[in-house]
This record gives sequence, structure tokens and C-alpha cells, in this order.
Amino acid sequence: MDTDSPAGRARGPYAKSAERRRQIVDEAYRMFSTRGYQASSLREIAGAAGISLSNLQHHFASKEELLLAVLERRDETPAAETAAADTAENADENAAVPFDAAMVARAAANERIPGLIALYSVLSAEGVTDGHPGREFFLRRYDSLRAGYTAEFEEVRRQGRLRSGVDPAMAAASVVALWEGIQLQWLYAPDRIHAADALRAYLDLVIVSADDEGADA
Amino acid sequence: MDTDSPAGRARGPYAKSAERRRQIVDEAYRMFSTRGYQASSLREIAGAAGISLSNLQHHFASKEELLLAVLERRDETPAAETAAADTAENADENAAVPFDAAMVARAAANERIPGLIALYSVLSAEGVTDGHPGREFFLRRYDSLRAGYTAEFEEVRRQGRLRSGVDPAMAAASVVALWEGIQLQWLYAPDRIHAADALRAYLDLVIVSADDEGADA
DNA sequence: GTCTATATTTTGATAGAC
DNA sequence: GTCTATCAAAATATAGAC
Repeated sequence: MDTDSPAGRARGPYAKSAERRRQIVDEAYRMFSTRGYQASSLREIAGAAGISLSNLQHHFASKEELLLAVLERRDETPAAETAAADTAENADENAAVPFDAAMVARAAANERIPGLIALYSVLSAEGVTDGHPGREFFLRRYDSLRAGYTAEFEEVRRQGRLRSGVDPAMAAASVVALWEGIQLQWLYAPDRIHAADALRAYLDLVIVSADDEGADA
Repeated sequence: MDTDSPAGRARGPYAKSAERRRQIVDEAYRMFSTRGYQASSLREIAGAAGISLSNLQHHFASKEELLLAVLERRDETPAAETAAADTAENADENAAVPFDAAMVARAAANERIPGLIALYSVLSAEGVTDGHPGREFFLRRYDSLRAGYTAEFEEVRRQGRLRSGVDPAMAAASVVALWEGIQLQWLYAPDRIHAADALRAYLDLVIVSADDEGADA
């Protein structure tokens, strides 16, 4: 029973492999975060993981494959999701937690995971360079983020809380841009920049309290 | 008279040197813009400039020295400055061209110089990585940009045109962040993102017409 | 100022034993 | 699955002729 179980994912003959992969991705994540993709070497990642270069390459056939594994790893990343629950008091009729409050809470929580911010800040900019293996990933990611936030701002507008003259799609692209830009500044000067505050200030400009000054229909 | 003129800067024995340096920086600028710093090689830059690697290294002793030369080259960059003059009609009593109009005009003009945007987008993110030679440069650059825009927003507030509740320093950091972030999105999707429009939309939220709704004293 | 030639490291990748 | 050994290519940098 313990030999040749092709469907085994979490245990069995592939258990060690899965654990190794996780371990390698952990170290790659750390190194890509602090040095970027190009300047990171597989040798060093392997060394940090306590294995040989060849062993690493047995699990990830190429450097590019490892990068993609790191980028998609974030789906596992917990944290930052529960932190928003605290501010759920002013939840409106629709969502348990208003998306803007959730966004600010996530930005605040991210500051406690500097690696994650650095990873995306560094790689998303690197990804725009010629032939970078992460290009497609970030292209899709931006599309997805903009689409998601556009829908959120449209919902806000339906609730009559979007400031007059604000275009949901424009606000979506802007909030993504502001978020990423302020995080980069934060990486340079963590003691002077507060990403969550900047996001909060922007959202306060765009979203008005339900029965307040000019909001679109 | 043509031998050993130590003070000669623009001509004389150093004329060729200056011309070569300019030529090398041109190619390095192009390559750093499209590939980033790490992935660019001195050999290729030299090749693009039509000279040997050793010749390049005779003019720039190290790759880092070349990077700094490229980063500081932008001071020579013309363009984008005059484009703002068109909108000078609604110039107020203080400046010939309102700073926000100038900012939007520059963003629009920048779209015609993709290399410049790419250079700063890619390198400013790369610069946050460990031991990157451009780190100090960008640290100072962000400080300078924030300080400059903070002063501008304070001036706007003195004119009673700053929306109530807006903090000049926060707005300064935010506008820098928004600008840089939206430019990165533009690099990924030039046909869908319009950096100048996003900047304009943000400034319209922050700056109100002189005798309008709630503005700070 | 410009070149050829070379030194020294480091890279990602492969071969093959165990 | 993990290792040692090696490869082939590319990097920055240096030495020295002209």
C-alpha cells in the first residue's frame, strides 16, 4: 500500500517531494524578494534550503519554473484576511466587510510581511523587461485586480456612495497604482511611509458616506 | 595649445572622450530601460555603441559607475517641460503654470518617451534590493519628490484650493505613488492605461476650484 | 583612446553513480 | 531522491600592445 500510489498527493511516496518543494519555494521566495529574480542564483537558494543544486533542479527543472511556483504560492498565504474582521461594525447591508475597509486592513497587515511586498514590487517591475518569465503572470494579475476593484466601485456607486464624477474603472486602476507605488516608497523608508494611511485617504476621497454630498446615481 | 589643456571640458583633447561617454550612456540607458540593470551586460552595451568592452571600461571603470551616469543623465532630458505651456490660460496669480497642470502635461509627454518611464520603473524597484548600487539614488529621489510636491500642495492650500481634510505631505507621497504605479501598469498595457488621465482624476479630487466646496484655510 | 587577449567567477544545466 | 563532478556559456575585470 505504501508503494506506487499514483494518486497520493499529501502523503505516500510523494510526501517527501512535496515537502522538499515547499521548502525550496520558501527559500526562493525569500531570495527573490530581497534580490529580485535575475540576481538570485539557484545555487544559493539550494544552499539556503540545505540541499544540493542538482537536487533543487530535480524538483524544479528550470529557474523559470521555480519563479512561477513562487508567484503562485501566494494563494496559500494566509494572514491579512482576518484582520479586517475587526472593523466589521459599520458593515452595510450588502457585504460583511466593506471592500475598502478590507483593503486598508490588508495593506496594514502586509507591513508585517515585508517579503511579500518586496516580492511583488520587485518582480512586477522586473516583469516588464524583455523576455522576463514573469511577464504573463503580472499582465494577468493587473487585469484581474482592475476588474475586481472596478466591480467593487460599481457596487459602491449603486449604493450611492461613490463621489460624483468618479469613474469606477479609473478608480480601480488608480487604487492599484497607488497601493503598489506607496508600498515601494515604504520599502525605501519604512519609518516614514504608511501605506494603509495613504490608501485610507484616497478611499475617503472617492467614497462618501451614504447620505452626503454629491454622489452619482 | 592643443596639447595638455587640463581645463578643457567641451572640446580639446577631451572632446572625443565626452562624445564617447555620451554615446555609451545612450546605449546603456536603452538597455537598462528594457532589461533592467542586472540583466544588462557591458559587452552588449559596448557592442551596441560600436566599441569594444575594454574601451567602454576605459570610460566607465565599473558597471555601477555607468548606472549612476545613466540615472543622472535625465537632468539633460528636455521635452515634457514646454508641453505644459499650452494650458497656461488659467494660470493663477502665483505661478505661470499651475503645478498640477504641469504634472499632467508631463505625464502625457512621458508616454512619448517610453524608455524614460521604463528606466525609472524598473530601476526604482530593482534599487530596493540588497546592495543595489542605485539604492541611494532612489532614496534621495523619493525624498526630493515628496518634499517638492508637499510644498506645492501647501501653496495650493494657502490659495484655499485644497480640499478639506487633505494633508499636503500625504497627498505628495500619494501622487508620487499613483504616478509611478500607473506608469507601470501602462508599460504592461499601453493601449488600455492612460497615466495622465489617472493623475488628472486624482488631482481633481484633491484640488477644488477656488471658491467651491469645503477647502482648508 | 582603442584594441586583443586573458584571468577569474559565476551562472544554469547535464551526466551518471548510489 | 540525492549526491559529486563537470560542462558550456556568460559575466566583470585586468594586462599590455599600439
